[in-house]
Amino acid sequence: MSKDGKVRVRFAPSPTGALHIGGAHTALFNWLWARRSGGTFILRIEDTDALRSTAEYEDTIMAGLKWLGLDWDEGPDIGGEAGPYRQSERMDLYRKYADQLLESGLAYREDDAVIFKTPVGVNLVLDDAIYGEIKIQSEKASMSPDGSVKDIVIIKRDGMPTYNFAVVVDDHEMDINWVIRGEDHISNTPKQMLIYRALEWETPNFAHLPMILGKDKKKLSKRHGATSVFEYNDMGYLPDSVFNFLALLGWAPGGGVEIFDRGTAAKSFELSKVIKKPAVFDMDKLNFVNQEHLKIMDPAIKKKIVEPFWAELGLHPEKHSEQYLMDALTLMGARGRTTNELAMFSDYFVDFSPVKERYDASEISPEQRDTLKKFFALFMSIPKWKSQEMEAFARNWCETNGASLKEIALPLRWALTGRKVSPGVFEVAQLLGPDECRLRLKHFNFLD
RNA sequence: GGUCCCAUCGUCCAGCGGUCUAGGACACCGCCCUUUCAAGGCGGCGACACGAGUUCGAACCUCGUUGGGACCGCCA
Repeated sequence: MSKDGKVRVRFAPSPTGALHIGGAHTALFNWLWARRSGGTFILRIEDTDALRSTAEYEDTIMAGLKWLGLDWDEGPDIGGEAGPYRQSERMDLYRKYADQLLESGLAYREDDAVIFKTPVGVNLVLDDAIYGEIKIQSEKASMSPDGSVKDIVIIKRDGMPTYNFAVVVDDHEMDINWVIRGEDHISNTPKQMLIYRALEWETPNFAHLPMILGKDKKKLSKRHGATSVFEYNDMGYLPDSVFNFLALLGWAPGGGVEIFDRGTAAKSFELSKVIKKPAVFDMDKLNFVNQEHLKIMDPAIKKKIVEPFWAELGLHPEKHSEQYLMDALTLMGARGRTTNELAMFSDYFVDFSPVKERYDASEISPEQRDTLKKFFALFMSIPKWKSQEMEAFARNWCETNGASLKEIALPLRWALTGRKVSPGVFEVAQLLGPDECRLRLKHFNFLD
């Protein structure tokens, strides 16, 4: 524990790519663990791979975390007492401790590198908060493929520390007391424990998270499609949903609750309740979670989020009032599982053009058209332009003319929306307003 | 090949020795509602990998088998 006993965790990505799903998952659980207890969440950039690290990637990662709503308390952009927060800016620290290891004879030089001698015969016990006790012999902590013991490089020939050395130094120096990371790091942990031991430092608590797998049950990677969190934004997923969905991978708040916000998750989060089994990333479930969040989202916020998707479709939401667009989305209800779909399915509220493109006159026979013309002529002169009035009028008319509601509701929907599917057609008509309805019906020759 | 890890419906989670003829959610399939489609309601399909133990009793404990995964870089 840190001096004041509070949780100090960190998310330590290397800026060699965008924030991907696996990283986001790890960051999320670190964040939850910090937030549930008023702890500190630190962002540390592990840029010791000078060739592949870029400032752009560092920015994308930070943007990705912000998008997900994972805010950090200390980091390269905001500083903090334990800074600097980029490993490339902490070189003196690594050198200092490498020298210490050199002096104590636990490490040696080879070329320009510093190599830690892997001890033999030490029993290591990793007490993982999720995986339980994992025992391993020190000589097995670092091996070559042929099974021989391998010493551990801690400073590379280019003077940069290796990952296994830098993490240990930084986690110790930054007073990190919980190391929460992916399960793929379990095999690295013994190596790191050896370094803690050599430097006579106390090890932090460890918690390894189950991997996230693709449908083929292999570690999630580029070939599984979307990897960057921003791709999910582009596909129409809300940050709230991605957060919610990711939190559900390996953990559940209990009580059958599946839809929740960040605060609720943080309140009930428990590392000990995280399961060990790797989880398959299931798009169907993400879609469901997204739809649920869309349902409970404030209309004003929803409108703001959907607007760019309408624009993307070549529509012009800016010509409508905020209220109109909000009403349209409210009317849409749970139709559409992504903001992308929602924008698409509601395009006729924004512009008439997509309706014209979709409309096919052959859907309606000449005889039908004659009947419909008679109906619409009366329909348009309804005194009160209210959906209930329209429906009552339509039902009444159908009854006296021996027609079914379908016979007029379907063509009306077709002419107004260019779709076979929409919210209640009279509500759509009400919102579009009499002028717009007249215009559309006229255009398709349902009115003279 | 070596080291380590994992193992409940197709998928995500419940279960932590008896209340399990194993529960919920997603997906899928029916039915209802209905001007369409969602939503909603009701119902269905569907799993403790296998084998030995331990125990009065095992999805839960132990061992083995099988299957899957991760890691074995002067990448992180």
